[in-house]
Amino acid sequence: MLAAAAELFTEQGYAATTTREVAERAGIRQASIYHYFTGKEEILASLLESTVQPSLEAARTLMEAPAPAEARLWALCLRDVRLLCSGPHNLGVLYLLPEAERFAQFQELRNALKDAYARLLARTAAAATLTEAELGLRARLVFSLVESVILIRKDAPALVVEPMAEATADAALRVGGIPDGELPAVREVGRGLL
Amino acid sequence: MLAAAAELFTEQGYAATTTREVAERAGIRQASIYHYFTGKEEILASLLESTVQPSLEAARTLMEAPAPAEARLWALCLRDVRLLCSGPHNLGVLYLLPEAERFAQFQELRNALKDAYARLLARTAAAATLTEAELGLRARLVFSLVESVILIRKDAPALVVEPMAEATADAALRVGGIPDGELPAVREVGRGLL
DNA sequence: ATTATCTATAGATCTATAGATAATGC
DNA sequence: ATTATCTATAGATCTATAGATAATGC
Repeated sequence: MLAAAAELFTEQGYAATTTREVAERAGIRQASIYHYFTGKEEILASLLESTVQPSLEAARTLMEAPAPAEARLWALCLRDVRLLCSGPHNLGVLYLLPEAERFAQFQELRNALKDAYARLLARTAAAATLTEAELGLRARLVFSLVESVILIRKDAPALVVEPMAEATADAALRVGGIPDGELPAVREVGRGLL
Repeated sequence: MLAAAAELFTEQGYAATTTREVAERAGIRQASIYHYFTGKEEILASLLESTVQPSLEAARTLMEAPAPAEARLWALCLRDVRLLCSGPHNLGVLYLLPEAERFAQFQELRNALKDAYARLLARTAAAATLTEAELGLRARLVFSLVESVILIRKDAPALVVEPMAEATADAALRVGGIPDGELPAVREVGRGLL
């Protein structure tokens, strides 16, 4: 049922998908959905939360890892892109649905993830030279660069994940202001954290 | 009518917005919409195309400008972010609607814009050291970083545009592999192109 | 007994069209 | 004459509930 909804919501959107379509794809009757969910909204809530949860867990683990912030940030980006690009459907597009805004529980999880990015970035050596406002902007740019792989996957569903993930993690650090020369060392340590 | 639709489509999405709501906000009756548009789809098509058009025009102008590719790319990013962040509604979110995929005319315009980014990036000095595949990935990352300001504006609607635009253009060049030391000069020339 | 599933349907919309009326411009 | 706008509505859905029946597990 969740898999059916995932496919339809990511491809047609939430409002454009009927409970009948979800049921049909799941091989049951429309009304049977209401035995498991209180309504259509609960299905989306469940999908949103279960999609962001693994990213947040990775973030929490890496926040406590004994390693330089640069390497932890790189590892977090890599893990996140892998999660966004794995699985049969482009589940990340659920984040982009206009309806997602209404789901407070999901937004809280996503904000916690965003916060992890901001904190890791603030602890890099490059951050020391920036003002508070510049740092905030950089954090937003890093976070949204990672999320933007959702758009890339939408445009090019067949891209190979691993090179994509590494290129994105590298790009995120560049946006964060980590000098190019340090990247190989950061990657080396970052890989060890996953 | 278009302004009313813009507001509602960006905030609630396309499928979740009724023609009645659009009409009501525009101060007319639901059926009167059909005097100007063949249907709801045509309203979205019109909004999508008129939103991407100015970006594409800027790209075409800059493709012919007599200046280094780095500066032209920077200027294009800046112009694009300004367009995405100006205006009363976050019109860029229309690009993210699941329905947008169906609008072939819009997709063509957006692909032409994406192509301009790829070509400018390919002409930078930094591109010479990359393989074809790496370059393709970088181009996707640069383009989607710029588009991801749509997500940033969604999260933080009150951010001041100009610092945001400059920070994003800088970030785009960093992702593109332009060395940090060259940025001030690139910016200087880039500003002259706008 | 409890859980899962089905059929049937109430009640609420939603889009687009038909046809009438009012306003505008030559 | 033509353009703009309105009222009324056909026809098609859509969500969620009611109530019945079948399957499962103690």
